[in-house]
Amino acid sequence: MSIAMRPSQALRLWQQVMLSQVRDDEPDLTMRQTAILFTIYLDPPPHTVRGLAARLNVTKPVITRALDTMGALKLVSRHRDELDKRNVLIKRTVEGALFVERFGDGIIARAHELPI
Amino acid sequence: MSIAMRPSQALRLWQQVMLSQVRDDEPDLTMRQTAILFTIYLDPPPHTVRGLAARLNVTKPVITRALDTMGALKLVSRHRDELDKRNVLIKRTVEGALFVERFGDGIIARAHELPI
DNA sequence: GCAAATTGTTTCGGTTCCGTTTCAGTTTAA
DNA sequence: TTAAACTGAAACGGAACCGAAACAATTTGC
Repeated sequence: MSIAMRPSQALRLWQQVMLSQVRDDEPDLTMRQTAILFTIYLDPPPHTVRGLAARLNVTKPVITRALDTMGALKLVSRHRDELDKRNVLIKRTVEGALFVERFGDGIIARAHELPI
Repeated sequence: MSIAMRPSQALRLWQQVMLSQVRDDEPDLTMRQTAILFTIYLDPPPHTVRGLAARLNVTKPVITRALDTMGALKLVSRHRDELDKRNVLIKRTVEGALFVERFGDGIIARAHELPI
């Protein structure tokens, strides 16, 4: 079942979620970092630098740097692939799962607050 | 009527919209820029630097710089308030209205593509 | 009239991100 | 075995952003 929503509602929802993210004193992720994080947590593993770069249509260093940043925030972790040691497998973390879960709850909460 | 949506659907929708934004070769706006742009286009005018800074809980230079960037992209415009010449009034543009409208349509399109 | 307050901008030093290029380590294939 | 291909990371210069402070222009209040 698809979600029933008009453009004006969609935009208002987007604004409210953006505002709540910005107002938080937590450092906001960039658009790219968010796309990477959500892909790691929503798409089935395994996730590699190369695979994420292809999925987002960006260069590999973009992924590497985003993983550096989000790794420091403990939102993701990296592990060398033992079967093909050229690969790095990106894994989910407890902190990252909580972050994503809270984000989803935030969307729902803003959706409920929307006017008619 | 509020929007019927489960957290997993909300997250998947967010991911898809983020991915489509990132994959576009157009320069992505930052989270703050997006929040400012949407506030200008969704909240009733007049909009001032001070007002936007208060609404987003950020400092005024953040607003000034975001307006510089989005002004160069012709997404917003600035005009000195003739009644109180200390104020700058931020106005909508045709290009900005189209951008926001397309963004809204994009959300709806991704919502329709969502799996069950 | 004139000091104080208000508004938006600029400057400062520092951080982060970008694309491109280069690199080290690993695997593949001749 | 050894050259080629592949993977992720590091190095580089440039651009954008950050918070804090200083700034010019304007209005307010005494």
